[in-house]
Amino acid sequence: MISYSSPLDHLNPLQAKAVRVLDSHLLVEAGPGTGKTRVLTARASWLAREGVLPESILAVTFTNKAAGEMRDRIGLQGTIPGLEVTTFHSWAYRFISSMLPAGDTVTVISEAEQKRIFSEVAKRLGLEARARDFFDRLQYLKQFYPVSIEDEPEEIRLLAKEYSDYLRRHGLYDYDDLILSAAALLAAAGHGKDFPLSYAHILVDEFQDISPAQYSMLRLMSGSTTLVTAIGDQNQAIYGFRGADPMLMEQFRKDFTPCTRISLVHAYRCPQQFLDAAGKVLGSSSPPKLESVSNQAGTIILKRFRDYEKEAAWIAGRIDQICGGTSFESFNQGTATGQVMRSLSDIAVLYRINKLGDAIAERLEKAGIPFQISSKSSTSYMKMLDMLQHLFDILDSRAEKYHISRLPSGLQEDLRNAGPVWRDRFRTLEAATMAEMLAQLFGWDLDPDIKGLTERAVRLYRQGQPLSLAIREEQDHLDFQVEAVSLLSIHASKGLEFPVVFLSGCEQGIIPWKKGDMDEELRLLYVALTRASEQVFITCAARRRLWGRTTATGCSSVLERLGGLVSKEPPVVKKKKKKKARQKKLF
DNA sequence: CCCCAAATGTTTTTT
DNA sequence: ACATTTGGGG
Repeated sequence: MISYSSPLDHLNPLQAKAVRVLDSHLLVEAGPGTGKTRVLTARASWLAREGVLPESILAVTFTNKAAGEMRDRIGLQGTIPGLEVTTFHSWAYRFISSMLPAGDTVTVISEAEQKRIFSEVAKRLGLEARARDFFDRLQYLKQFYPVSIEDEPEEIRLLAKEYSDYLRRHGLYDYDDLILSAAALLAAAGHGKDFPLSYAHILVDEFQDISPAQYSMLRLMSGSTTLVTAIGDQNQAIYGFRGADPMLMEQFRKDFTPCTRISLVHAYRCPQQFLDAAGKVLGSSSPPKLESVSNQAGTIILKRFRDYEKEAAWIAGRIDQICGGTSFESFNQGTATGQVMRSLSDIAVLYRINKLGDAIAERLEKAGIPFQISSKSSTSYMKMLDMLQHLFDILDSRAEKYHISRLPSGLQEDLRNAGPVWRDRFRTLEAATMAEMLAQLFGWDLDPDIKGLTERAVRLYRQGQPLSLAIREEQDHLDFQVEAVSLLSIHASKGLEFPVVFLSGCEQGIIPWKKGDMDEELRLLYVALTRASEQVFITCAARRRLWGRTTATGCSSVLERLGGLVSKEPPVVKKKKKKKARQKKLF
């Protein structure tokens, strides 16, 4: 007899309880390292195992990366055909496409195009002077469904209408439109017997990141028999600046009744020390009641430096030491403190703003320590994607008028002459061959990166995936298999775990960021401290050169909240003083 | 209206 | 440091 593993295997009682709630909506509060994704994937598998039709289960995330990871993890529990894992935006895209009259298409525009069209419209209306402000305002208003612009100034109302008319005329949708239009279509369809959806279960990950418009869409997606599972952690809500509202996690319990609430309290990643420190940062308003089940005894070490270069140098030295590097210092100190040798991939250096990563990267480079740094996608890549999307849409006869106008004029001519031939080739050619032709057409150097990007774009488009929703530059995702230290922003570190974390630039005005929302900034520090499973180093510099200006603000005052949980000095075992001093002179 | 110098801000990130 | 925006003068 073959014995199958159960989705409930290896779950603690609270996790297992959360997996098995079947008679109500479900809100799972899952702090750092409590097994959030594990519960979500186990629940999806368990529901399918219990006889819920996989086609009627929908798992929703906010990013393609998260969706991909969840798909993989559900796959590990045994493939469940028909179970859909998607993002809010991709779901909306497909739903709108399915609801439109035959012949109408949905073309998703990139942010760059969105801005370009907006300023074009603003110019036409003679409002270009304040176009930037108006754009931001409209972007904000579109985080809510339904969008209410009645109380806005005349200019905004006019601009909003003209912009939206322009898009509709050409069959274009910006990212917010996808959510708003899907919600509008759902609302119009109502929940009558012709209602197009019937999900038995909708599971939403990272619920603290949901925007009001997405929340409205979720409510409209839920029929009378749909049960919704929301998993998240309000203390890790760090995306308020892009429309996320963590209060919607509270709201969920009121709107989705009856609702079972389960808090996962066993934290597997962090030593209690780290959880206590992170909790103290948040203040008394919402003390997370987490209990560490890690057998590590964590230490938090705070180091102050005269300037940011000393800070970077110390971090580089310490990494070298932790990894058993070959410098004198690592022989003297590393072995003396009896530290476990760590691999470079066990280490992350975090900072509040990407700019701070430069100095660290420079120093690591100098020290010959391999590292990878998370960088934002280059505009040239994004422009290439836009070009490809335009061309594909033209060859596919979607919103041609608009897309042709966006191509270089020489190309427009070529297309008019050789359109049918191109159309034919586009449908039949191998992706690799297609990539070569496209590169030649646009005059790109066909280096491996561009070749890969183009091929992937061709394949994705043929699968019916809009490039603006499906593709991102590969480079912006770090590869944690590779033997290198990871340098990333605190935001980029959310959801990740490292044995050793350096939190750098912990200075007044930087952490918490002076212009940020204080509560969110504190949650950011909470996120940073809870990335580590064994060792945290917090560093700050008395003087820092930033954007050509030198500031001397000193250590962040929130660190005082950590009190006795922090060791001011590392427990250095001092011996062979003379020898060490002499060796230092060599550098 | 256009051009150049001066002033002004600089997070965080996904779709 | 550096890109972007503003404002004044031609």
